[in-house]
Amino acid sequence: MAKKPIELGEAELAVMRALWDHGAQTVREVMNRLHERGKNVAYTTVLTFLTRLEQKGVVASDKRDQAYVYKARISRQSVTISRIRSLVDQLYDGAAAPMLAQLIENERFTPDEISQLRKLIDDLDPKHPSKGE
Amino acid sequence: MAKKPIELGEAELAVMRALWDHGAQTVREVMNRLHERGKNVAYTTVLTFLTRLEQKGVVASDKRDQAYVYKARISRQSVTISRIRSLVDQLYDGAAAPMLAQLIENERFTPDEISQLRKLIDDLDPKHPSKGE
DNA sequence: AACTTCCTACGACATCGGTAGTAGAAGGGC
DNA sequence: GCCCTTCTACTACCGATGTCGTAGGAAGTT
Repeated sequence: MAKKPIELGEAELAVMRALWDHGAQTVREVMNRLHERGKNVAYTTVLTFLTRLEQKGVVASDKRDQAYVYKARISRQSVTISRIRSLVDQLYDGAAAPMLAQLIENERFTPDEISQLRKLIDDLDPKHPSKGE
Repeated sequence: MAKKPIELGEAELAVMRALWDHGAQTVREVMNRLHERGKNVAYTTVLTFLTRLEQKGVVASDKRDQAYVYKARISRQSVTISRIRSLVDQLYDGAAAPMLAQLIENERFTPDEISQLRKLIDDLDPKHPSKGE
């Protein structure tokens, strides 16, 4: 069977972000990160999230001193990939290229991003090795 | 105020797809599309979705003969963009490039798709005009 | 020991999304 | 007129998510 796609809500994702951005933390620390970002959630709310996330298997906890320290067990990348994947499947029948084309045409990119993008594309194409330089 | 991002669930999106792929349809037709795709939902379920989608303002209905005909009021593109944007905002603080890198590295593209993508990029970049033509 | 502070466990509650049953209107057939 | 089919309107229900409050333990302060 395929690995069940782990569903993460928006607020749960914000918690994951705190862990990705600042490493393993206690409930209180995560709460502070969220507050810094303008999410004024209650301590117990954060605790609930972390608990649920642990049940989902995406974070792990470790008792240290008085409090548990939580750390992410999945990467930001894996979440990105799975989100994109499901979007592509749902809206473009799995064909990523048309979707990417949409993005390229509609997003505003800085010149810098554009060259990065080109490099990425070039790396896919053996005929255009963007090596050297 | 900013336009509130319209939230569409997975099943709602499947309904939108039916409308995008096959144009304006009645409840029954949409249901048939979904069945064709393996989603065996009840007629009333589809009706509920369409009703809710209309309340959300993303579809419009039009009484024709006996039944209402529903049509999409937002494009597949706009949904794509808004989804990706929220993903980018949530996971990469709005920086699209790193996310695109993820996307590009993990999807498979045909040579043909690759050149099309390159062309799109070249069109964005004044320094690399995708030559005359 | 009493007080204060912080931590976790549990329970609660609202909203939303997915799913569907029932009821009642509307039209076609005989 | 009566029946069958089809449509829409309502209502309901469950699980997931977002958000907390309360209770009770552990630990540091005096």
